[in-house]
Amino acid sequence: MIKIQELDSERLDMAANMLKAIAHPMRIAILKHLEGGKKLTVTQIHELLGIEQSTTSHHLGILKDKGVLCSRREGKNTFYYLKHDVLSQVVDCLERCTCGE
Amino acid sequence: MIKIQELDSERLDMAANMLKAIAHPMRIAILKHLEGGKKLTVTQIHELLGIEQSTTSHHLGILKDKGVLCSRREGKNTFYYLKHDVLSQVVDCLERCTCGE
DNA sequence: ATCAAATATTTATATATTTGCATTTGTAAT
DNA sequence: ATTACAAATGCAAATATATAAATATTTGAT
Repeated sequence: MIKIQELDSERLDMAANMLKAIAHPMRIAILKHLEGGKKLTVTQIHELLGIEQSTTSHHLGILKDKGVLCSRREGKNTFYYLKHDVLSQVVDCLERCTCGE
Repeated sequence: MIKIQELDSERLDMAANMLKAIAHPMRIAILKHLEGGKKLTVTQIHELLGIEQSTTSHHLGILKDKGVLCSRREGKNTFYYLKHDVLSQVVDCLERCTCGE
């Protein structure tokens, strides 16, 4: 039998934070656009999703802060991309689970 | 005729809700206890995790409502178990991603 | 029908999240 | 230095979530 004490609670929090970062329709949509190692700028994402620039930046900030995305500045643009490409599989897996209700 | 965009956003919401349900340290801990098709009662979980009965029931209700868990009543007890066992892999995957920061 | 055990719900409070607007910061070109 | 564009930040209102205490419901046993 496994006891809660044996589950690293710091690890649990980290996983929960990562999941919480992903668990938002707009942010899932962002991840789907970044699948396969694609790199997009804030403006590109804000236009693709049709949401405010500041809102887009905020969402990207959350994803970056929780270790889901990385970013690299190139001139005036900041490109965002997946830190671990496996994470897009998480989303795919979830969508498969939401299929046969 | 249903518009594709509506379907997409409905699907996105469903996936987000499922993830949001999972994205909580206590609820991740619950999932880890249910890995491998195990079935546990509310009381067992509330004792394993050391949280209030009503809080436990509330968390289980969220997980069930969002399609993560199923439940079956047997006498006075209600057993909860994973609806899709793959979901515990999501958690494992995430924890692997939180490893090599 | 009454009682006790197991769950679920209600309620209230505290806390966190989402969003858009306005503003600010960073970068490159003129 | 000024302008222009890209991105990030501060703020505030609306909304959502977490928790626990108290209460209610369901079920089985007597």
